[in-house]
Amino acid sequence: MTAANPQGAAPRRGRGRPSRTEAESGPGTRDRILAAAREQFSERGYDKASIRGIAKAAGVDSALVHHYFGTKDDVFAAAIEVTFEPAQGVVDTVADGLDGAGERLARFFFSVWENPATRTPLLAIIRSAVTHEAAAKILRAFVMRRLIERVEVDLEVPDPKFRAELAASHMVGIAMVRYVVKVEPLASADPEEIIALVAPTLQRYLTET
Amino acid sequence: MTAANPQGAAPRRGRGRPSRTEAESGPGTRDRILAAAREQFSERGYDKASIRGIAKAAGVDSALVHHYFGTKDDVFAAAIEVTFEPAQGVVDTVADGLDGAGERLARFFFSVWENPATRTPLLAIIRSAVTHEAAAKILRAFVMRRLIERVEVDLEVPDPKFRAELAASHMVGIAMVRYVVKVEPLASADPEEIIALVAPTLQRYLTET
DNA sequence: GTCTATATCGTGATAGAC
DNA sequence: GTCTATCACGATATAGAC
Repeated sequence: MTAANPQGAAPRRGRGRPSRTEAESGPGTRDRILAAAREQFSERGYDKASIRGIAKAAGVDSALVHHYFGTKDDVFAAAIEVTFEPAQGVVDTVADGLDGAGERLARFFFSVWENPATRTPLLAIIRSAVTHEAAAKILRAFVMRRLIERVEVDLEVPDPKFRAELAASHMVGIAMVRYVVKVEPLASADPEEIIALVAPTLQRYLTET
Repeated sequence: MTAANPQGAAPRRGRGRPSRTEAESGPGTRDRILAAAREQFSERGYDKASIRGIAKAAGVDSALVHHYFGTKDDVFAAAIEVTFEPAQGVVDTVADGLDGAGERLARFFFSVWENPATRTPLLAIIRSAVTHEAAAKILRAFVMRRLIERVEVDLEVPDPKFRAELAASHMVGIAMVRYVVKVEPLASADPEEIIALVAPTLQRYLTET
């Protein structure tokens, strides 16, 4: 059922001869696998996501997944790799001055989480971190280095690390309730309404003594 | 290390004739299994925790776990059952008046999470909810009925449900960061220090317009 | 580059001996 | 009441055919 006959072959998924049109065997399949892995990990978490499931979603054989990426841990690492770029936005949040930093931080949070391309790997991390130590380490590093350390140096409060982490914990909570577990009414609320209420909280953590 | 037989017999685990000394076969083992299940689910989450692992931790055979509780889902339900009691504290939080409700809520949160007996089943729920739909449903019900609905009726703000859930989301986030993923410095901070900063936030969500 | 076949293991669950 | 034995399944991972 997989392959590839020059005649009127079955109208299935990625058929044989993947020369240049449909699947473009080389980097094309690699990216399809990667995208499938990201989606599987984000929806099911590390443990429940399987190599076979990823392979099926990508329309390839499971052995091919191993061939490209190695072990399951390697696949996971590759799937969430992109995530470590966009945290630059946090820097600007505070570097632009403490006035309105709470609102800028809240807006940055939603710009990341409302965009499927950046939300998917974050979901994969948060869904995996609660049980998979490797993912937990990544989440810790994310909260610490990408949020806390970028912010703390510019804060003019006692114990800035602690303040920054409280702000981060609130955002983690919103991510859990809105995007992971999906509790209403927050899950369907307009981001602007949330920003209006959360921004002052973040602002207070970052600046108010 | 478990045992207790009159002779010097083999130093294994629960051997035959479990009459009355060591394990007290009947309700004794049942409770040991339940305690082991709670611990396994709380540490590993639903998917990673196994019936065999629970049985081994309880010092019994895996078939016995099924014999007492049925399917894995049934075991999970039994393990977290206790959790649905202590939410009465939330009622008092707000029923005692809106003055200081934020601080009372924060203190109630830590009284539950700092106590291992109440923390363990909550960890089991939160660790399982991100991937296991049955647990997610329980968490949703917990946030909704035990927190939001108890509080909203007494709030004097527009959209009280939304306010209550924002407060709840912050507490979920603190639970994640402090107890589940364990990010420093929050994971080791003195609860009083956290209360001092978080209580005003909760108060603002519950009352301030 | 892609898939077939398989080795090896752990899982949930059940039947039934004692 | 407790454990032995087993079924049926799905997992990761590898070797190797084509």
